[in-house]
Amino acid sequence: MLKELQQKCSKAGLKMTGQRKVILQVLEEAEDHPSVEAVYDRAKEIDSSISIATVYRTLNLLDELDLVIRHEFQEGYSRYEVNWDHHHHLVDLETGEVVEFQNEELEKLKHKIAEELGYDLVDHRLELYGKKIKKK
Amino acid sequence: MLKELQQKCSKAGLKMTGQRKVILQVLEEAEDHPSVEAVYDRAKEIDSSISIATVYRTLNLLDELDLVIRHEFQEGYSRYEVNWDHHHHLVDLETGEVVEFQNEELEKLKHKIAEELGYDLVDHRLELYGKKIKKK
DNA sequence: GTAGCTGCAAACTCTTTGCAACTCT
DNA sequence: AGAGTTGCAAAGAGTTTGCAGCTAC
Repeated sequence: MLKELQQKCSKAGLKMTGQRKVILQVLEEAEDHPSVEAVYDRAKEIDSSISIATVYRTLNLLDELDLVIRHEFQEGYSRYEVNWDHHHHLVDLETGEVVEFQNEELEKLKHKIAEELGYDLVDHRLELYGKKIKKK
Repeated sequence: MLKELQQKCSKAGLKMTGQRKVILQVLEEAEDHPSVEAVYDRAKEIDSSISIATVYRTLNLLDELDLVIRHEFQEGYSRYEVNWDHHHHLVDLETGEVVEFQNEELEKLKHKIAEELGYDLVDHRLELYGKKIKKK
């Protein structure tokens, strides 16, 4: 599915500069939820002339286009991931590892709750923070 | 229930200085989820000599003691509320108003999901973002 | 050709911290 | 008395922005 992000960006009217291609590639290949700094470091390995300002600007654009999701896992900075499919996160408090999950029951419940409060659900955020259960 | 926070702080070994009393009072009386700046402004109305550094330090202490909950509603800064009872938030995207709610079904579901992933749930975060349903 | 994009460095916002003075207990 | 707390100002982290030059379309 490489290049899919590029197509969406072009369609949105963004110019496909060399820097943007690199940043999009980094995001598409990421299997984690990289910080701006991490995206910057990985992008620099491909094109060392990229500046962090461009990374910030690009990520903000992608966020506005909803091509990317910005997370703030209570760390004081943002982390990003491509907005492929809808899921939630469980953060391992001991390792920082982020586990993704989906749950249909939860989706229904969210809408039901919002509706009961008199609202149309536009967006939401659910994060679980836990510790791995130790086997004996 | 005024003064309850003060008692908990004393019990935790914190000195009850004039500044802390003022900040605790502001938090107890708040019916919203004030930012640090907002707490500072309200505190200054009671004692204009309070510095924002003290507000930051006090809120961090209260957060460590779990007497207060720190929120980061994707705004780029923190907002606080006294940790009275457990609930979640629905943020009105049009007005910024924050509606609180509780839902037993949701509590159970959270634990079930974490367990299925092999985790003990330590903490979590759920926020809904919506728009008020217009009546005709 | 030109609107949009970039790198650089400076600026900005939110938050933390070193220090000397002060204050609860 | 003494450990903890404070205000101030400076520093720190993360992020944004003005500008002159560059580039995709």
